[in-house]
Amino acid sequence: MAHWLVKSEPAKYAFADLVRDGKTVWDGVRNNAAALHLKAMKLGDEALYYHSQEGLEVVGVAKVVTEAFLDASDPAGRFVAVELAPVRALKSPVTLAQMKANPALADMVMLRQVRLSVSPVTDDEWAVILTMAEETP
DNA sequence: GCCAACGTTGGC
DNA sequence: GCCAACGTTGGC
Repeated sequence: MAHWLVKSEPAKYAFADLVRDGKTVWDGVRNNAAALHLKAMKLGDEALYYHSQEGLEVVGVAKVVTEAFLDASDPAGRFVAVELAPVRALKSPVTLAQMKANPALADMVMLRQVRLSVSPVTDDEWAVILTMAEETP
């Protein structure tokens, strides 16, 4: 099972909104690299849910409930969307600053490619971040 | 609000 | 097919 990280601006669609809705269509991705990752997502894959612009932290875990399909909001029909559902909120959110400060995460794709809205997370990175989320500050 | 990173567009 | 200009994202 693969792991991912998805970014969302909480002012537009926060993790709490996903919890409220039960699931959501993850569309609007207009970047080829991000779209490739969406296409690679499999049913049951889990993703870290990161708040960009505000918060700047991983706040929860979501899972893929529908694999890639054509994004209806893309008139050109070039890009795809998936459906995500909430799994759980993190006990203690993991901030961008914490991730940057952790040498084990130095190669994280989301740290190296700031603008990529959907990125892969290795098993090791996944374990490190979830461990950080269990620590009480 | 600014600016760096980087993807996309369009002229040649 | 190259590359400069432009637009967008996102951290600070």
